[in-house]
Amino acid sequence: MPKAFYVTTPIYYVNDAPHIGHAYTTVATDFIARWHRQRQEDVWFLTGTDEHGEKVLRTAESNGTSPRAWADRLVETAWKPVLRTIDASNDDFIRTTEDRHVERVKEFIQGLHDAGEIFEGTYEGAYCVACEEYKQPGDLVEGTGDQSGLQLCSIHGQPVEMLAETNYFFRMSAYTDRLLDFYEQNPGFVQPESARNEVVSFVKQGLQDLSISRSTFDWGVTVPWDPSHVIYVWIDALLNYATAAGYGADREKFDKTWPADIHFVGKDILRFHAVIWPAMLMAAGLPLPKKVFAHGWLLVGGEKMSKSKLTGIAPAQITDTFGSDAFRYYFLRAIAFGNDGSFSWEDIAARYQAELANGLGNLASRVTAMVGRYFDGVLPAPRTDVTDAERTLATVAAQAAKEADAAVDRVAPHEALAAVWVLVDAANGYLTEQQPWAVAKDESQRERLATILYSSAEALRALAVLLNAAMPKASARLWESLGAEKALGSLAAQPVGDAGRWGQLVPGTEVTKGEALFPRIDPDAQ
RNA sequence: GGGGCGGUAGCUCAGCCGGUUAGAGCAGGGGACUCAUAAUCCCUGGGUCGUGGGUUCGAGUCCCACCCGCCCUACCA
Repeated sequence: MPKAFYVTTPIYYVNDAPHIGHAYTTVATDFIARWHRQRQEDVWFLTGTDEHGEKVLRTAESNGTSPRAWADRLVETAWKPVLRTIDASNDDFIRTTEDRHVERVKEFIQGLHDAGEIFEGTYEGAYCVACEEYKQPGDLVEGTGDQSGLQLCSIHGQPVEMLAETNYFFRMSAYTDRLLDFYEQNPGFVQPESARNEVVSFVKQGLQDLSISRSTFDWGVTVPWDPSHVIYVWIDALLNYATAAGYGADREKFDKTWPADIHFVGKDILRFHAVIWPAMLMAAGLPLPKKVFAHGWLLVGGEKMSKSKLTGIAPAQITDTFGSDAFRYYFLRAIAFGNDGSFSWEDIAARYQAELANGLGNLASRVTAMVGRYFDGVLPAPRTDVTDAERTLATVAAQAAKEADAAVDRVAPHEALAAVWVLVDAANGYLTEQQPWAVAKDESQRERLATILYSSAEALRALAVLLNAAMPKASARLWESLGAEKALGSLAAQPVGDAGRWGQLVPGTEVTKGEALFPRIDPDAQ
C-alpha cells in the first residue's frame, strides 16, 4: 500500500483565540494538501489543539473555570470554526486531551523510560515568584542600590529565587551527533535555509538533557511511573503527530501514514520540531519526518502581529469582507513562503481588486458572457486549423501547470500562484488581441469566433484545476460555469499534471455566466 | 556580549558565482478598445540601490566600519 502524503499544522495552543497568523499556517498547509490531492495522491492532513500546560490551567482559573471546560469552549467556539472560516480540508482534528492521544503518550514515554532514555534528575533555576516560572539568564537583570548583587526578574524587577525541582529528563544530549549527521544527510529536512542554519548552529553547541516532567501543577498527561508528575507540554504536544496517525493503536493506518512528509510550523516553534522532535523519534526508533518547514511572521505596520499591540486580526474580519478564497489567495500569493510578510488592508484590497476581480473574475465573466451572447451558451467546437495565438495560449497553459507543480514541490505557494497567473494574464491578452466581439460581426467568421471562445474557455478550464487548491470555492463555481462536470467529471478528479493538456472541454456543453467570481468591493464596506 | 538576516522606484518586493542605459507587480500619467465586474490591452518610471570608506579596469552585487529594524543565543505551547 502506498504511503499517504502526510502534512500537519502545529496543534494550536488553546490559551487564546485564533488570529490570522494561525490561519496563515493552516492555509499554507491546506494548500499543499489540496494540491497533492489534485495530483490524485492519497493525502492525510492533520491539525488540532494543544490543551495541556500551566498557561491553559492559569487562564482557565482566572476565568473561573476548569482547564477542560476552558479548552472545550475554545475548541468549539473558536478553533474548529476558524477552520470553516478559511475553508480548511483537514482529515482529522486531534485534541491532546483526547484518550486516543493521552494513552498513547503514556505508552510512548513509558517506552523511552524502559529503554533507559529517561532518568530522574534535578532542575535548578532562577524562579520569579511573580511570573511563577523559571527565568533564563538572559531574562535577568543585575540589581542596583540595595539590591546590588541580586538577580532581578526583568519583568517584575523583583529578586529571583534559586529553586531546584526533581524532574525526569530525556537524554537528549546523547543525540547531538546523530542529529547533526541527520541534518547533514538530509539537507532538505529543515527549510528554508535560514531556518536550517539556525538549527544546525544551535545543535552544534551541544544539546543538554531535556526536562520532560513537571510536578508543580497537574494539568497534563500523568507520568505513568510517577503520578506526581505530568509530562512537559511540548513532549505531549509533539506526539500528536504520531498518536493521530495511529501510533500504538492502528497499525495499518500508522504504516500507511507515518512519517509526516511536511510539518508546517511558525519559526517560533522551529526548534521543538527540528531538534527535540527528531531526537524523541530517534530514541523511540521511529522514522523521522521528511521535512519541517518554518514560515515567517505576519507583520502589521512593520511589526510582528500581536494581540498585546492590538494588531491581532481574527480571520473572520477579513473573510467577512473578501471571502475565504481571497483570504487564502492573498496570504499564499503575497508572501514569499518562509519569509516574514507584510499584511495591510490596503494591500489585500488592492490585490483583490487587481488580481481577483479585474484579472481572474473578469476573465471568466467575459468568456462566459460571449459564449452566451454569440453561441447561446453552448460551447462551440474549435476549428482544427488554429493560429499561433491559440498555440501560444496552449503553451502558456502547459507551462503554467508545469511550473506551478514544480513550485509546490519546492513548498513555494507564492511561486505556484505566480506561475498560474501568467495564464490569467495571457488569456486576457489573447481576448483583447483576437477581438471576438469584432469577429462576431462578420457572419463568415463564425468558425474563427468559435475557435477563439473555445480556446478562452480552455484557459478557464485549466485555471479551475490549477486554482482549486488555493481557491476551492471560486474554482468550483468556475467549473460549474463551464459546464465541465458532465463531460469531464468532478473538478477534484482532474489530475493537476494533466491540467495543461489542451482541448479537454467537450463542445456542446452548456456554459453559463453566473454571478461574478469576485465581485467588486465597495471601499466603504471595509 | 556573540551569531544571523534585512535596509533597492510612492507601496510590496526580484536582482545567482561583481560587468553594457538597476527590474517586476500595484499605485500614478497617456493611448487603444468595448466582450466583460468603468473591467481589458499597449505605452510610460530617471530611484544618493541605509551611511562612510576600501578592493577592482568595473560593485546593490566583494571587504571594513557605522546607523536602523528584526531574529537566534535551551525548555516562549
